[in-house]
Amino acid sequence: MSSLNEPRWLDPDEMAAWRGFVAASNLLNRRLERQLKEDSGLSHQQYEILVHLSAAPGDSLRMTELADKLVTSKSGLTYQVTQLERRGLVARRSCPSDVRGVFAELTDQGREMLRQAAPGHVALVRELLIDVLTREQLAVLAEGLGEVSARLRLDETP
Amino acid sequence: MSSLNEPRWLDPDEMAAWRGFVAASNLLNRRLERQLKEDSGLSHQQYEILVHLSAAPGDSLRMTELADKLVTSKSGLTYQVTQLERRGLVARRSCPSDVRGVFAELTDQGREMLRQAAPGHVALVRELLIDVLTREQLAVLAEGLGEVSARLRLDETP
DNA sequence: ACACCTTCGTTCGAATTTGAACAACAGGAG
DNA sequence: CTCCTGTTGTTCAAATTCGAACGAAGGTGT
Repeated sequence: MSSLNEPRWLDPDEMAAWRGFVAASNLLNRRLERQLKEDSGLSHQQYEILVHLSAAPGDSLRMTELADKLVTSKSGLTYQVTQLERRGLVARRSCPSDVRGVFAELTDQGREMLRQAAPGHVALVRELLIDVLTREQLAVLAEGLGEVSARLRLDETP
Repeated sequence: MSSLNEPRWLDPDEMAAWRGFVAASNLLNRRLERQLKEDSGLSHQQYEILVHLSAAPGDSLRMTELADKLVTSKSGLTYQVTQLERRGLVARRSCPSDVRGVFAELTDQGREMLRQAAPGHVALVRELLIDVLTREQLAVLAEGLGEVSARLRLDETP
C-alpha cells in the first residue's frame, strides 16, 4: 500500500495555493520593507512594534507579550526595542508588580513617527494586496488564515 | 473632503485579512524553519533552493533566475549556494554561452537530501495549512494570491 | 522557611541577509 | 571596430536574526 511509506504529496491546486502564499508573502515583505525604509527610515518590524504599542492600553506592552504579537524571538525584540529607544520612539519602563518585567512604551515622538509613516504604508498594502482582491476573496482569506494562525498559536504554547 | 489628505484606512474585514496573512506567514515560517533544521539540518531557504533546482530542466538554474524564483537578493543566494556547495548538495557550473553566467546544479547527494527531507516538510505544510482549509478556501487562496504575486513580479522588473 | 520549577528579559556568539560597490562581460548603435 | 548601456555574480561592511545560556525573580507545594 502506498500510504504506508509514501507521503500525501500536494496536488496541483494545493501546490498553487502554497506557492502563491509563499511568493506573495516574500514579494510583499520585500516591497513594504523598501517603502518603509525609504519613506520613514523604519524597518517593517520596527513599524509593527509601533503599531502594536499604539493599539495597546496605555500605549505599552510587556516585552514577552509584544514578542508574541510580533511572532519574533525575545532576543530579537530586545534588539529592536533598543534601536527604537535610541531614536526616542519607544521607552522602557519597569513593571510595578513584577521586578523582572519591562514595559515597552510608545513615546510622543514615536506616536508622531507612526502618524507620519502609516498613510504611505497602508496605501501600499491596499494597492498591492487589499485592492487586488474582491470582497469575497478578502473574507475567505481572513477566515482561513485566521484559523491557521489560531491553531499555530495554540500548539506553540504548551 | 476627507479624501484629500486622509488615507483610506483598512476597515475591520480588510484589517482581519491583512493581520491574518502576516501572522500566518510568520508563524508558518517559524515552524517550518524549526522542523527542517531539526529534521534535515536545512534552512527553509536552502530547502527551497533544492526544490527549485530539482524542478528545473537539467536540475540546474542560472543564479539570477534562481534568485528571482526564490524572491531573494543575489548576494543572499551567492551565500547560500556556497553553503550548499560545501555540503556537496549543489555544484556550480559555468555557462557555455555566457562567460559571466553561473549555473547552480543539484548533485546526486543533493537529490538524495531532498528525497529525505521532502516527506516531513510536505506533511507539516499539509497539517498546518493545507488540511486546515477547505477545498474552496484553497482555490480562492491560490487564485487571489497568485494574482497578487503576478502583479508584484511585474512592476519589479521594469 | 525551604527546595523546585517556571518565567522574564538580556547577553552572547554564530549565522544569515541586505544593498552598494565592483569587475568582467554581453549586446547593440553608430 | 568602438563606445555605451545593461547584466552577471561576487565581495564587502553593516544590520539583523536566532537559539542557548544566563542571572534574577516569581510561584507552588511541603
